[in-house]
Amino acid sequence: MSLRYALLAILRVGPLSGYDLQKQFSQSVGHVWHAPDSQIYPELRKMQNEGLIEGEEQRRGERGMRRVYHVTEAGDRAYREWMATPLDYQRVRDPAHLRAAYLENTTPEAARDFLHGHIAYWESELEAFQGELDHIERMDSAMLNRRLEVTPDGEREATIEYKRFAYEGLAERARGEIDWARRGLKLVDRLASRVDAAAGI
Amino acid sequence: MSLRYALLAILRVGPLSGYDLQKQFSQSVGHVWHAPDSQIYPELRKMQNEGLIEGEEQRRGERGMRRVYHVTEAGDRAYREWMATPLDYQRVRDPAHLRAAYLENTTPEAARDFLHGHIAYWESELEAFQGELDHIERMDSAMLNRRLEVTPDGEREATIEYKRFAYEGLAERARGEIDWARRGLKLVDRLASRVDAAAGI
DNA sequence: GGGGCCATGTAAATCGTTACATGATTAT
DNA sequence: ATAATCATGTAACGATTTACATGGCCCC
Repeated sequence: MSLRYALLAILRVGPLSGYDLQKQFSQSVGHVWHAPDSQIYPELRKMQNEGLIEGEEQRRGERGMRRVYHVTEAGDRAYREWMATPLDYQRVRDPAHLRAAYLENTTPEAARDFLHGHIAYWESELEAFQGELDHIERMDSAMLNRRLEVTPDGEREATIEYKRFAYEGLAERARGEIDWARRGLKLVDRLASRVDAAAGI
Repeated sequence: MSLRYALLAILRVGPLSGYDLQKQFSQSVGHVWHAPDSQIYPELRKMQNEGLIEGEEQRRGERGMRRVYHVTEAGDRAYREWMATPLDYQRVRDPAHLRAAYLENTTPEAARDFLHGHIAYWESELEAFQGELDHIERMDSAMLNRRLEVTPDGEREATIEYKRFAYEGLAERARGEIDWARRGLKLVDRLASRVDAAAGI
């Protein structure tokens, strides 16, 4: 149940509407924690009911409305408490390694398709992480700058460094997955050629 | 929804009761896909209703009962089809990297606790993966031997190699997480000492 | 006036977790 | 006899996904 803490982390920087929050999610934070709008809006309502955030209704044109949320003191406290609490690691559910462990049950072609898919997936993830790292490097991330504006001087470096730290970890993991899948492709080739040789092809 | 395919992968090797399946889960497959008994029993029932497996009731003593399931042809086909289908990567939900990206929002002590926890978690995972790799190396895994018994000679090598491949991938990832968290600890130290220096301590 | 974006949800279904519940068999 | 372990679930709740649904604003 980290969704609300992800939302609080972003809202603590400054008030946002559900819509804007959702955009931030699909961008930076979304690389780490995906949440669709249909989950964000109700969660914001729940958080408001629990007093963690407060929404302010704003007119937009004639009839348009938007609710801009800001974190209350209780919300800030809840966030800090969560930050100081051990993470609960949820149970593993790793379809890729599950399938990898049983690749002998399918054809070499299907095995290769799977591994190519794994590489493609993690390459696209890596690109996203790398993009975030570039933003951090060049200091042109909208979100980061929004955060730095409200950050006291002494904490700016920490803000930047931890973000870099997080995304570097993600990038390394992506590279690891890609390397692993590449080795898998070689393994498929090796095993397939052996079977061919045994069959006298 | 890979649970049923994980169950099928194990059942394809040979018939098992829900209880035995559940044990296999907590052992080998459980490192990759966790499932509690309260999820396994109902899922088996559902799979039986859909004709993927069949359960045979066996007496056990006077009144005891157990249902031993085996895969039907339809189940085997469903499994093979799944193996030849692209994996659907579920959306990221990574509380550790989420927290890491916002570590400046807490104290150095809490940040260190978090990172130590991360190291401890992945070290214990690594140990489990390493243990599985040892079993594979020494060929003394109950499960692996059960599989090898029903595996034609030509596929034995593949069975072993893919299992090794999967667990090596997991072990590398665990090592990556540990390294990353260790670097995080150094970063916390560096940033904390800088703040101390600025405060003239 | 139309297309793209702003803005906010509801509903249904599935999946997963946690807690509860029960009883039989077997080895010591 | 009693503890371990075999054996099988139900119930309630919460999290997540997917699909559906609606309408206004703003710029061209």
